[in-house]
Amino acid sequence: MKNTTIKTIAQVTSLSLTTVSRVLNGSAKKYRISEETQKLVLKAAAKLNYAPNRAAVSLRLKRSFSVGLVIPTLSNPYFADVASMVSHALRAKGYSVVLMDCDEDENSEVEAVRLLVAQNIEGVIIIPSGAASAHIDTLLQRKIPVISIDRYHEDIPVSYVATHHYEGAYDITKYLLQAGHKRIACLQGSNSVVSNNLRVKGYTDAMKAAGCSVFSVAGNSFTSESGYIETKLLLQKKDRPTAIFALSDTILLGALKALEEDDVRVPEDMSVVTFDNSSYLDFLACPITSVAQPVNDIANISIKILLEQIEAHLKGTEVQQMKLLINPSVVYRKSVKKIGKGRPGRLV
Amino acid sequence: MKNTTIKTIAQVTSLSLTTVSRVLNGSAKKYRISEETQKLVLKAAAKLNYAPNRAAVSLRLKRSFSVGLVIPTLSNPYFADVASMVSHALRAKGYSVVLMDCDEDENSEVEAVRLLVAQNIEGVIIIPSGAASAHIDTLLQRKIPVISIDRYHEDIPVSYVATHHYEGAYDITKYLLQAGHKRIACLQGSNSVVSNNLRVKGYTDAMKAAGCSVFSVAGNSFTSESGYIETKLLLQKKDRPTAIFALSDTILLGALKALEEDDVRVPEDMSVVTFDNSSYLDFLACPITSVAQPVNDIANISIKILLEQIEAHLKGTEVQQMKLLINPSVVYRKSVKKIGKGRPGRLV
DNA sequence: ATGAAAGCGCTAACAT
DNA sequence: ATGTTAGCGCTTTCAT
Repeated sequence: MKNTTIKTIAQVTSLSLTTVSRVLNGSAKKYRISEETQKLVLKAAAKLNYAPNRAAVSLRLKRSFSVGLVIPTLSNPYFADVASMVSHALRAKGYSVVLMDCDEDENSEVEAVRLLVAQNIEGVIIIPSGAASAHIDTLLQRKIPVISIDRYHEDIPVSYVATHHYEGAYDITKYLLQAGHKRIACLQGSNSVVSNNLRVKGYTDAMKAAGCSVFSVAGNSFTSESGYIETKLLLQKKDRPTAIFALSDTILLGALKALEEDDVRVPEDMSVVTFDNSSYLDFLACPITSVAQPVNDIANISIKILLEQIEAHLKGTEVQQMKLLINPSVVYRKSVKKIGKGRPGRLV
Repeated sequence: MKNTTIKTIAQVTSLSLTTVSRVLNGSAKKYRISEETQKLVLKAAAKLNYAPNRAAVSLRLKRSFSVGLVIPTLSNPYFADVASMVSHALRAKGYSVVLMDCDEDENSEVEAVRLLVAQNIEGVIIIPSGAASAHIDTLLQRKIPVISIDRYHEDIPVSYVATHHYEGAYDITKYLLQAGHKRIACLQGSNSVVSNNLRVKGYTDAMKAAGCSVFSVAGNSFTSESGYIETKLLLQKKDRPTAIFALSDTILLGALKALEEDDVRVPEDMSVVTFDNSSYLDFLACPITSVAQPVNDIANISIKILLEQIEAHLKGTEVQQMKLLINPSVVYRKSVKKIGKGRPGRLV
């Protein structure tokens, strides 16, 4: 049982390839093909279980109807959430999603982009794993629409939709400061990533604005291991911090483990806040106050822009760079203790 | 700047399409193409940033080099982990992964399979969202290799690799029983899914084997909401359970929230165990004992089998149905209190 | 060791 | 209202 093609149907119906093609891809009306003929073709197609050959259509139309989704790793629930939303929205619009999990590795990401290009992908949604931007610039030069999510590059004209990392970090640091903390440690992720650096800047600026010297910025990756090690180190200092700001929930988990091992209680002995707002924060020994990223908005806006750009690209219109920063909110829980004489309470 | 094709390279190098094609797809040796010529072509290709057109190759070879990955939802970290591993392994073997997130919806899953078929997908890895199997049978009839992960169908000859759900549930229930618990409640997920039902059976069989009547099996979906509601209900009973077995970590989270709200302490007032072993279990108020699914093994074995089946399919060999159940292990933490006169301690 | 030519399945001018 | 034809980019006999 060979695969059914329009040729098969043409033979069966004694019509030309053109006519068959036209009714099968919905342009029957445009070419005023008779109802009769249409029915004939449709019936034959149904009977023979016809499905158009995507490769052929793709080759001919120079369209692939698929977009690439490049992600550092799905093991990170935040990225997984983005991926989930993006994949839904895209599917609803008739696009296939080609997934590239890069394991937080830049080389893997470069390779992923190469593969996507070879697949004539029509657009790319990417959460960069590092600072490298040349491969993304390649896409831009090929006029392939790209939306960078969460992390982005300022050195190339790529559109992006991201959390306003700076603000989120600034706000939550300010909250800590107003609760009376002065020695606030910052546990960072990879410093080759903009989102991390903006968060760090939000933290340091807030500290400075409050007249506090920056206590410490430690760590080097968005992992529990990094959070664990740096917290262990922090606890060794004679001048311990009174609060810790973990720049991601993964880092937080490692920090909590270190605190627990050394019998440091949250929030009694150490206040802790984080960035991401994973659903499990509510259920931790002490529910942790966190900056919540607007995942839904980010995903939806990204898709909207990407589709518009793809549309524009097809029409030959010049696509415009979009730069959107979405304000995050702080979800207050129980992990911050008011100390000293600082003005306590929630910030609004 | 047009796209580079082998034609471009042929012109630049003054060689024929054939020769260029041969060196570019690695069959240079087979045709004894001179080192010199090879270098010439390779250099030109590199300079022009050549990437083969997948659609063309695909059309010509009647292969798509892509496989479908059908997942209930990436929001579930367990599924996301599987997706991550699967996508890596597949990429390493030269396959693209087309992602279909079904939002735990059967109709969406059926549609996803239809779309994959139209794409001439070479194989499918699926974690079913429900009990429907007709669409999967369609794939089988088209001789498209399919591996079902985690959840599977016994009514069609589909290959599967899954956790030995029954054993895991049986073992952890037995552990609870041996710790002296008799009134053990089971919080289930969706009962239209084999994995759930096998876990329930493991629980009930263990209860019966210990001479205990089955206390209760409640709930209807793998969500925190379901866990929350059912636990609330459980706490209303005059005959409260002394232990709760949540059939997934999502359910667990909801249960813990309900317990906390009613000031029921774990493990003092209520022992709790779960299924999945997400990494955050270690960091909860009380670290929760859990059945750990062998994600790594499952993902790797699945890919291995899928690739073998694709290989076989290409050769025209008949593919064989594989049914693999991988034994899970129990990770003991601190959420179970020994009560009564039951023999305490860890089971081995 | 290299090339010419046919064809994979489909669409879109360009006929008629 | 329907048909003819060329060609998308690639691989592969079948030459030489």
